[in-house]
Amino acid sequence: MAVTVKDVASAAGVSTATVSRVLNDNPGVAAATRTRVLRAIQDTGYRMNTIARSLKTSRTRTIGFLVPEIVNEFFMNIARGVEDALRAAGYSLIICSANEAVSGEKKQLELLAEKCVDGIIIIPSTGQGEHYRRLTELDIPAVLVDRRVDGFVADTVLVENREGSYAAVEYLIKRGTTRFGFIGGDPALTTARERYQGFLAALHDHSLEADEEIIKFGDFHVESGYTLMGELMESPRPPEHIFIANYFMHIGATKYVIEHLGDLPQAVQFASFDDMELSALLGFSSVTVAQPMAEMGATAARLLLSRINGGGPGGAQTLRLKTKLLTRS
Amino acid sequence: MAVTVKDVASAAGVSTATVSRVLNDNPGVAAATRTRVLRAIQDTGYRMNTIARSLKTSRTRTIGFLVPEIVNEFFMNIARGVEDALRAAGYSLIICSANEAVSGEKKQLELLAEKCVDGIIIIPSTGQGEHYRRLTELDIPAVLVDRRVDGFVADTVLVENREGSYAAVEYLIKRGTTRFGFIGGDPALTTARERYQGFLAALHDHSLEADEEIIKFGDFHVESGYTLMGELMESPRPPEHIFIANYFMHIGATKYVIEHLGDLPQAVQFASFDDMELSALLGFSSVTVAQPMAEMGATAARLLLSRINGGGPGGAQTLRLKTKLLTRS
DNA sequence: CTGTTAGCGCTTTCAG
DNA sequence: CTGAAAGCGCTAACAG
Repeated sequence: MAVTVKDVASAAGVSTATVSRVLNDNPGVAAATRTRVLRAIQDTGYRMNTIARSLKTSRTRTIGFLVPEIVNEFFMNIARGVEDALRAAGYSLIICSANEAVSGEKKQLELLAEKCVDGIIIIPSTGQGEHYRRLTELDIPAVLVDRRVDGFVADTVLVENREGSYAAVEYLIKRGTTRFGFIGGDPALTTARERYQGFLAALHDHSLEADEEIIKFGDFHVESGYTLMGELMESPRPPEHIFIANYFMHIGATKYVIEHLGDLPQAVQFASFDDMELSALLGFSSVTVAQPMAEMGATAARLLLSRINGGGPGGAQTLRLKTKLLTRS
Repeated sequence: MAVTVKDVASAAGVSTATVSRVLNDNPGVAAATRTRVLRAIQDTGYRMNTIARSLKTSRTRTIGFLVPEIVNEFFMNIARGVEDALRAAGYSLIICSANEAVSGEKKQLELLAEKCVDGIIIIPSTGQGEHYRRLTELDIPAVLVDRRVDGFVADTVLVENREGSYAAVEYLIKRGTTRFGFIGGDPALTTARERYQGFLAALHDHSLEADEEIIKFGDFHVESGYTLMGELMESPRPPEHIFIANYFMHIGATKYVIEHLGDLPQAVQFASFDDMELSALLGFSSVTVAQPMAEMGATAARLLLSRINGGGPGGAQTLRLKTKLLTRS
């Protein structure tokens, strides 16, 4: 078997209590004893059994991260921020995919609870959050990222979706665009709604009409972007400028354009939310709204950790991070 | 505190041992007793403390997955396969990023060992694997995916890299191409080497010369693809057809072309390894070699689980999955 | 078929 | 400043 505190203790000629104290940087251990124990730890090649510690302390130093989908550049950029911040604090991450369904979320949450994670960070899969209340029951702190949900309040990290799309649309308006198509996500998601609101507000503030004929909603996926772009292009009066509410729909729309280049009624130009590595490669793109993805993750991690360690204000707090407008020259 | 087996036991009027037996689907429990216990579990709202169980059984039903980088579509597609397969078997996944460095791998491996994971799946960050031997010391089963390393043998899941690039190059040769540029990854990685070998073999088998002037090696990243493409285009006699050894370099090369469209010496066409969602959107692409990413992950997971459960052959085994040639019409 | 009991490896009072 | 001892919640012999 592996070497335990007991072995270290006898090797150092002290009690297990003392070893434990050294292990936990507990003050009140004579310097001489401490070095002796440290040596014994070296010599025996001791490695902490965190399971045993967790059983005793009921803290696992592990955080669960529930995402709608693993294969998703946006979510994984956030994950990276979470991981970096957590690791810096000595925590590890269990990443779980909910497969974009409440049922999946429930299952994974139950699993994470069984694993006794100290806290959970969630990118909600849907707009529904009633089932997250189970976490409150189980007394597991949670932080939401990217989206807000109905039926559950918790610390939340969002970006300025409204302001972001407003800025992008306004940018184009100032350069002369007067008519915009819109390809949006599922309005059940707060992000989709907020980005739509920003779009509308920009039009309104510049005395432009929103033309419902060319305002479409889908679901934030590539296929949906493709389909809606098709609908737009086949509408009675296809728009030339189109605001697209996220990266994946942007890809889908671009795909449509590329595949129909020949028989497109006219040239198109996109403004879109999200700026990824590849955004710059997508043709027909003029402005993108970059989200601080890693920072979102890191912020969520910090929020959660402070919650776990008893810090943080009484009520739930929401942090809104700024987006950044990127224009292609 | 939470409800424990003890509570369930007294609620059902049995001993904790019996509760444990029911919990573990142990045979040899009277049907009546079993239902009584089950009811008690329901009534009390009991939830297993897996930490305690793990301490006792020294199995955590958790697997570590060490990847070079989290924000990487290829790796995450593999991760998805791993996660699905593991979940189906009742295991969870801790995903760790090594930040593409041996030092990072060491750190994370140590961490995973402390977490007492039952096994580890690794996508090696480099060609070096000496440090993986620590896992053998710690008696933690490991499976490598995608790449092989020096200094460590273990069950490994790879794809037919050689055959894959061979097929792509041959396809173009048959359509008349006689001169190929090559943009490859770091030859320290087995994947990079094998893909290069396949490239060479295809040329050789069709009596074509490899022109070293237009054969470049980099590191599988976007920037590298960009740089090497630049070198190729500025070489004395730029190639018209270029084989690119992975997705990210493909992106980089495409980026270069798009940015230099005006002053490019001639038209170019790419053949490349990997087929992602976006590959179809990258212009100048003619053939791609698709890897069965999810299947790679699932296979690795299965291999590991059978190893954990004492199955599998004596020696380490290597599985090679097939790639698929996709042509754009 | 069921209960008793002894730990798994660690932390943490409570004495000394 | 250090040690003895009591568990954390669970499982697995071993009896009965």
